[in-house]
Amino acid sequence: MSTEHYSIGQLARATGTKAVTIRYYERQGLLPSPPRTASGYRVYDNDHRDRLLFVRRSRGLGFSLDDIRELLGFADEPSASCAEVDAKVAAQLVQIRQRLRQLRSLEAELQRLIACCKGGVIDDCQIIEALTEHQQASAS
Amino acid sequence: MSTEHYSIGQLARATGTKAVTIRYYERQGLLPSPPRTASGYRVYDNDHRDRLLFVRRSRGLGFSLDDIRELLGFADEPSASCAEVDAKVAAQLVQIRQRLRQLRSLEAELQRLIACCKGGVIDDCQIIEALTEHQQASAS
DNA sequence: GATGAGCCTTGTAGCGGCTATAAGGTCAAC
DNA sequence: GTTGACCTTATAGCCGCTACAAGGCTCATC
Repeated sequence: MSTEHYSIGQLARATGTKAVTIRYYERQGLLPSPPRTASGYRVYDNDHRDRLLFVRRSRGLGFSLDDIRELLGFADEPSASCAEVDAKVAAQLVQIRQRLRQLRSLEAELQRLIACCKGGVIDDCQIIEALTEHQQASAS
Repeated sequence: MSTEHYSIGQLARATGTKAVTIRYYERQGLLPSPPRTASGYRVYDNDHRDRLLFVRRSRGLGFSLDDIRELLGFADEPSASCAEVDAKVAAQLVQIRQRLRQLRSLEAELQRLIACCKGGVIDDCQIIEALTEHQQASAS
């Protein structure tokens, strides 16, 4: 059943993570310090690999390293309620949706800008115009 | 018509930008170094304010400071073609749309995770399961 | 003219999540 | 015994700010 031991480079290839990143996660306390060979090389096993994959999948879902530290903490307590995990994922979803709203309005704005540019010279450019245009202020 | 001179704090208030950020933009070459009073205070005028607003609006559209430096360069050449401006905005729109796609699939994934969690204990938690689950590998 | 509040100045360091670079040690194959 | 691919550590850089420290200026009030 699969290679049981990995060097950092092998683990990197097995998980699609760069070796520097793996070391970085270790320094950040997301991965345990693995045992070393006599010459100081890190030696990983399948548990390390699984934990790293957990981290990578969570990153892929947009969680911060802090979030992931928490999620790992939850995962390590199999008899605790999963309400907190649920809440964390829900909070992340809220964040993502907020970001989506921002980006959608940004998309609309950019689209509007492009639509109003008919080619020509900067001096007549509606885009530059729109960026330059001075309104704001009023109330104080 | 309007105050012609601003201290950095006044400019900050007039544009919704923090004073530190204004100085930062100056160091980054986005804003010209303004004249100073005898005692070394920066003194801004409406041109400075307009340029700063240009920067802020562009930031609001998601442009990087590098992008903005370019846009400012274009804006300063009124007789040049606006094709490059157009291209820059279009490229930005492409970026935003790519990011939107990413976030949308991320949203779907999180939603799926939440939907499959029925409450209970970590050990049965489908979310932790999904994050932990080891599949990947196969092809090389 | 002394005090204090609130502005201004500079410089430096920190955030997150890596990534890059340097300078060296190890290991297997030839 | 030498090449080249790996591993080690430490340090600095990326972006776009933000925070902090330590000091100078200005103005109102006493």
